[in-house]
Amino acid sequence: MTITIRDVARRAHVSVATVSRALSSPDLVRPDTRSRVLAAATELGYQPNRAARGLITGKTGNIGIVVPDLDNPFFTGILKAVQTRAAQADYAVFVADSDEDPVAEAKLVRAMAKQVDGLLLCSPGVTDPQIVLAADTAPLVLLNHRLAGVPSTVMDGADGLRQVVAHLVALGHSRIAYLTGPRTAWANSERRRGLAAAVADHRVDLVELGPFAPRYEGGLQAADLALAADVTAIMAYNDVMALGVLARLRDRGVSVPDDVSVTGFDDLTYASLTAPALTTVAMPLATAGRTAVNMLLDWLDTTGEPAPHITLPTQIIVRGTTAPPPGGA
Amino acid sequence: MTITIRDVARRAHVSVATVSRALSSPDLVRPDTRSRVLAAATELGYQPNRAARGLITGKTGNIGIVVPDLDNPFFTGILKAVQTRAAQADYAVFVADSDEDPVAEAKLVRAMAKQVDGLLLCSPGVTDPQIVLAADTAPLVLLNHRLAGVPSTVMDGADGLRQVVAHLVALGHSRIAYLTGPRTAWANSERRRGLAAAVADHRVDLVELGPFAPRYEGGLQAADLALAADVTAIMAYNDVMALGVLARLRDRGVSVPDDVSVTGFDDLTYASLTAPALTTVAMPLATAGRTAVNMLLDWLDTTGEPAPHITLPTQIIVRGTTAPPPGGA
DNA sequence: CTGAAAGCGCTAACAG
DNA sequence: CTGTTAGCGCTTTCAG
Repeated sequence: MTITIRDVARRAHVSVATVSRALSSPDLVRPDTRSRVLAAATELGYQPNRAARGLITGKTGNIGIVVPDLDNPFFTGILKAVQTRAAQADYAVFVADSDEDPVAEAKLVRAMAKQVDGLLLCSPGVTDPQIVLAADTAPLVLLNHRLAGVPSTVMDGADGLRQVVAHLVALGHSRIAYLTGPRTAWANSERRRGLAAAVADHRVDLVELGPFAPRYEGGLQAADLALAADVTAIMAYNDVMALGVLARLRDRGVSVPDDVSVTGFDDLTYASLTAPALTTVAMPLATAGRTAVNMLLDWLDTTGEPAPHITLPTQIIVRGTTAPPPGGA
Repeated sequence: MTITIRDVARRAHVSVATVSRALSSPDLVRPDTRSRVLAAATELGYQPNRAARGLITGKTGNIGIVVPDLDNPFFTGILKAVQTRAAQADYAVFVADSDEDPVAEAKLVRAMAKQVDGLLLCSPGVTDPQIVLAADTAPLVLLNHRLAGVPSTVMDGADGLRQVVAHLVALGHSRIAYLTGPRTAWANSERRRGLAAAVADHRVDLVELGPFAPRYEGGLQAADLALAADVTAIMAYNDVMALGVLARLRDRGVSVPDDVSVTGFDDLTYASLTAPALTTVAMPLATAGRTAVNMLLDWLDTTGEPAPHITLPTQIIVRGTTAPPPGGA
């Protein structure tokens, strides 16, 4: 039923070897032979079996990406760019959603490892030893996580948060809450690093709350705690959490930004749709996805080179949820 | 480097055939032989090569899903459930984003077809002839699109829109706009069908506008047209579009729901975060994704049976963007 | 430049 | 119950 290289060979009156060459290394066959083969192939609607090819070349033409939550637009923003770039390079992409579960993650990585040429790991929660283990299984590129020896593409969250603090201080805030994300998340440590630096520079009181789940519900929970901490500004770990904060504040009759300022992180499309619109930090998701794929593809035919690292800049986007504190600046 | 079935065989002092059997049909080997093999396999960290297995069994253990836009939470909601259910059944999933381009879609389907056991098509824009063509390439299940002869899982959009009209009529609206989505989308025709029925039942004036892009920008554009049409209620094709409508109305100083009511479709998480929260129709995304995978898996080892179709119920979610029209009910 | 032949890692008859 | 053997569809030496 399914048509193979032999069918093409027969139709073009050549050997299977010639068909193979005509398709993969066109310059190894005489032009007219090649065109005869190509013609036969299209007439028959021939599609090479990638699995069979992979068996011998050791290349599958697939890459995999594991993300912690496909419901979070942050990760799908990356995924979209990854898919697009991969398709251009004629790679297919496997997705796996670990549901924020490190154990599931490790399992998924192992399962995928055999059927891909390389893996993109976009999992805040994964630990360094796990990564080292995974890197043994398949070529790996880390997204938003940095580790010596493993190539990585990261977005500069530390600087993003530094910009946020500077913005808030400029508005006159002096007591600010930071809603911490998952403690094990590399991105979270990064942001706290930026935060510590910014706080030292500006002499503001920082109240660190959490950790909270980096989701809507986490924000709901965090809002009450932040309010009790008597701050005039709340910096959430990410936009989704900030939306939860906003919703909870609205329910409690607290006005944003008049009573309290709120900031997010990620600049998700939907975050700008709140009223007032959310002040946040734009993350170059598409660039990151594209860059990570490029890096992985390069990494595949590289040996002995040191692992590349790239840091993409982030940018605060000031909108309506930040204003001077109630008492005036 | 990579360890094969032979290594396991050697270590367990059996033939490769026995190893193969111990792994795939455990009851065909004596218990103690089996445990010896299993032990050897785990000691060596053996992972069968799925491609090689697939070459002979004709099964890849992969399924593919094509969606028009990974940035739209509607599709990723489905994708998440698909991924989860597939993983449970020990299938890996390929994603492809067609970017709403029918040509790209066809290409993606063809490219994936060879390396999957079956395909989920979740593409509003694909035409029936294209589907028939695709169904020839690989076992197919349609998501939110119905076509005789091809299994499908759909969500009852017609009934959803009927519920919306009934809700609006009950509030006292008599002149309502519907913002049409892509003309070729099956879901759109379905909704228009429900709409026509509801309109006939309730004797309301229906103004059909569009088609618009089913995105935020489409809503921005549609809002002005709807306002000019002098309606008291606007039903958007989906939530994302409704968010665009809301934003544009806010910018123009039109109050929702006092001046005009707005409804969405899909019940995306982020849609409930507008102020006021969006009245919309809940779609059983997770159920649909899960069901579609189950259907595909069943369909794979089925022959001659008629193609199953399932329709999942939808439910209007009344929130804050709908109210009686300005003049009173 | 082209063909014949030897596998890639695995499973499926077919014998024992 | 287990081993031997023959491929799945393809690429890649190695000879012509």
